[in-house]
Amino acid sequence: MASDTIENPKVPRTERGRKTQRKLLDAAAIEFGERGFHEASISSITRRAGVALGSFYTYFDSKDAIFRALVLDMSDAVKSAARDAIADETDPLAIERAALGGFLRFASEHKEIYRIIDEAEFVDPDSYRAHYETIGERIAQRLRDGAQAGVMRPDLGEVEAWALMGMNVFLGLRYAIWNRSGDPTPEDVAKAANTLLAKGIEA
Amino acid sequence: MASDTIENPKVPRTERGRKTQRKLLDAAAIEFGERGFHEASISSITRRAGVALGSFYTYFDSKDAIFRALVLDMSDAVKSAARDAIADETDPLAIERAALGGFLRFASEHKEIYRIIDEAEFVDPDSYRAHYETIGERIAQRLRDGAQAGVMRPDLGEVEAWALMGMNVFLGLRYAIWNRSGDPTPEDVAKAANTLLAKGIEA
Amino acid sequence: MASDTIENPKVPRTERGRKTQRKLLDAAAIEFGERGFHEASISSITRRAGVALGSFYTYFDSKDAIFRALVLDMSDAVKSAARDAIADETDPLAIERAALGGFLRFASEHKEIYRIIDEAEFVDPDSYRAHYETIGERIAQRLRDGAQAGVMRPDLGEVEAWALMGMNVFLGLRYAIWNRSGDPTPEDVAKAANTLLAKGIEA
Amino acid sequence: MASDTIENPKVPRTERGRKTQRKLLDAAAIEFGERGFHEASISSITRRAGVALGSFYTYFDSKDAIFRALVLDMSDAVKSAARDAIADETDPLAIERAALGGFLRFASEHKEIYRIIDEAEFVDPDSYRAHYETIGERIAQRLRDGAQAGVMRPDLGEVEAWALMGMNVFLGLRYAIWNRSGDPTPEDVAKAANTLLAKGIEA
DNA sequence: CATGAATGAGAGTTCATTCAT
DNA sequence: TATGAATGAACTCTCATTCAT
Repeated sequence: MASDTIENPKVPRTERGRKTQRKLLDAAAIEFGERGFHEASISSITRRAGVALGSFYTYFDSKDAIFRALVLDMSDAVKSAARDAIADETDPLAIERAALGGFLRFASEHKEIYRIIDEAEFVDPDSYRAHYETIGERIAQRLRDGAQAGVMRPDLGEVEAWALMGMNVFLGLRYAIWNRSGDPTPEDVAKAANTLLAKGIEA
Repeated sequence: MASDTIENPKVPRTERGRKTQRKLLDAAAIEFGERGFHEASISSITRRAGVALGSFYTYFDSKDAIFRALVLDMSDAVKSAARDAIADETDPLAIERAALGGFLRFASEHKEIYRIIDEAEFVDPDSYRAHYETIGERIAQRLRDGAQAGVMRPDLGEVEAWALMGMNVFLGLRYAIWNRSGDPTPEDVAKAANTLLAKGIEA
Repeated sequence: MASDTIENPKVPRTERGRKTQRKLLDAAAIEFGERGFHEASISSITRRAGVALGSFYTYFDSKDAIFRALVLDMSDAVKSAARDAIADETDPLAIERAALGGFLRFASEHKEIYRIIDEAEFVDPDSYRAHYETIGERIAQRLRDGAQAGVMRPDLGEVEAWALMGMNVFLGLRYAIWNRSGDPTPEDVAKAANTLLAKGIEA
Repeated sequence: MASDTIENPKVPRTERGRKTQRKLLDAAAIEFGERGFHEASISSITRRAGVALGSFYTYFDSKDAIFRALVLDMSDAVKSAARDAIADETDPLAIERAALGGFLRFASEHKEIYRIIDEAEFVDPDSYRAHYETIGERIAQRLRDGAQAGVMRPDLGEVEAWALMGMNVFLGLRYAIWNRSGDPTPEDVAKAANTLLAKGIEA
């Protein structure tokens, strides 16, 4: 995963402990992704991780705590994926296109991310909101940069940023999570979305 | 609510029964909206509805069943709201603008809708998917109509429809559910989004 | 038991419910008496009562709640036993003797009472303290009455009341709970204690 | 604490070990006093003592074992306090007065003693009973000595001894543990109790 | 001797669902 | 049709004790 930032966990004092904690986090990603928060059970997580039930509580205070840790972990991972994808781009529109392409690829490989982030709406509303607000601000900043560079309209703001985020999220849902045979490739999707973004839909 | 379509419920034979069922459905909308599916309890729903616990099973087979009935009910309500909002419009772009405006107003008044629809992702994935696919197709049809009318580009398809749906959903999340003082009005949001949609973001 | 006063229970709405609640309370008296609060288990209480585990929570909010209800129940029972025992007496010293005699007989038949009241010190300190303070005040009042009648010294107060209560409690512990063959009868104990109380121990 | 008598502990071989064991015992006195046996946890005891969890089992076989060791330790301490308090007295009544005064002072400084001794009733009934029977016999012996000296009645026995013990214990509970501002001093309490003991309550 | 991670039995509690009235 | 008591499986969490280092 992209980050070592873990919220409020009990910090292991030995290398062995560190490994066990990581095993639990990875097992939880799978369990929560497959079954959702409420259907998931601690005992199933520890079974997947290959540790005893009680060991869970050596590393996390509660089911909520490991979920929160996981949301942060995934939220960071998404942002990293986008950051990596746009690293080589300089043109503002190309940046948006690369960001979406990177996100689509990332989501294809981590389909559990939608369920986990979405479920945060119920389990940990603060993380959920923080996740989208952070991303929204990041996009808004890129739009301002694009305006600065004279490539984008100067009146773009938060509304446009959230609209763009929504586009990306739903294209991910449709083409990375619910993809069917015959669907356009991620690149094609990103290209079409980029055109829409750049020129709009008017004839 | 907008529709009487209820999936697979036990059909009441008397007028009194019909009223009890409606009371349960309304109580469930509040309960699921406030607490989410798993935190919600049947006994709390019956308490809100003012009927005995056992009576619940006279009208619904299970907790899942009433949730599914509710998702359909809400899904229909959203679509109706959009349909009503665009009834008087003829210009394709004005239609989209009116649809978003209508949706923002509807969501402001039914904030529970996001939680309920979103939770369907976990409780009843089929309804969840069906909800968005239906809306996506409806939007795609409008884009084709716009192209037919010569107002929109002729190459618009499913990708653009999902992008547009994502825009609308996220603008609703940000400006109808998470709205803050100082935020633009629904009309302003709809206008800005419409401009983005029409012309894109290029300078 | 002596009283229907039950603290903060869920009030049954039917006769059947009332009976089940009483069965649980009686079973709890035995279970807590035999095993003590912490070793006692809800499942054992319901097994003794012949009801399902879940039914417990129809009538009590928690293990603590039924324990508190029981302490009140027993506390009332002790006080009733004393009240009944002294009903026919008029002489202040005879009253004290009858009170102790009545208490010893009651404790012999309800040996669980010591364990339950004593354990309240840990589980519900407020009830524990209230139990002894109430009894202490009642004794102090009787001493004042005795002084009024000219039979007892006029300077008796709280100190003497607590001393007398301690005497009674420990004589109950030794001769009602830990009684052995060859021990004096309750009447003999009450008589000896009464002499001590009246005349003291000086030669 | 007053004694080194520890029941069935693992005997440390080194000075360092002896110190660790003492730290655990002192920490346990605080922990059991504050939280009671069942709420107390080994990990909390070791935390208070500043040693690792596993080290506990180097010095005690179980939670029960350290509790038993502690009860003996405290029981000895109570008896020592009484013994010290009466060391200089020769008059039988003055001895009883000094014993109570000493006990009240000791209990004021070791309020945890009541909880620990009382909880022994549940955790280790044998120690509990032995504690009071030993003290009872000691008091009975003193009463016989008083009779021998011609100062007390010749017919005093076990009943009077237990009555006296009960007086002392309850006066300790009321005036050493539950003391309030405005209460009589330990000396005043001891004096009043002594008068009661000597002359009784008759006018 | 000291450490702290690992273990797993066992507890209290919840609540969807059933059923007798 | 309405009621509310009864059921029991399933879950999260605790912690005394063991063990590898």
